Amino acid sequence: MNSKLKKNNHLTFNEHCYELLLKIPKGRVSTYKAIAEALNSKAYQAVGNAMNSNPNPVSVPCHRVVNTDGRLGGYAFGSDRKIELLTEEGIVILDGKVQDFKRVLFDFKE
DNA sequence: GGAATGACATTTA
DNA sequence: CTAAATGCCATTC
Repeated sequence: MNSKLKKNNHLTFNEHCYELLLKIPKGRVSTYKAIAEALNSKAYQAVGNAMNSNPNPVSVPCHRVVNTDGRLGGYAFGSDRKIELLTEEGIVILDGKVQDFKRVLFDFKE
């Protein structure tokens, strides 16, 4: 923690990620890369790390975030739980990978 | 202030 | 295509 060069951001990186996650409509998913890029950063891993803390597991649909390759990646509650949730939302998961990944992928630019 | 960690990404073999 | 190695960034210990 930089006590001197600390930014004036009241919201941490993870807070910004949540904002974007809330923008993701049901039945769609996003990638860590897209989120990081949307924040004008390349903290791909930092984004996932923010979810790892999982401060609000229900307020934020963290289960709608997957890897750029279309893989699920992981989930604090368990990968199986993530698959269940995504499947319930209408997303097809096969062998731990999202089918029609680019179709369900949500663009923050929209 | 510094080292360690992680739900990643990209490149190379 | 699969697997391993390297890099990257923010947060936490």
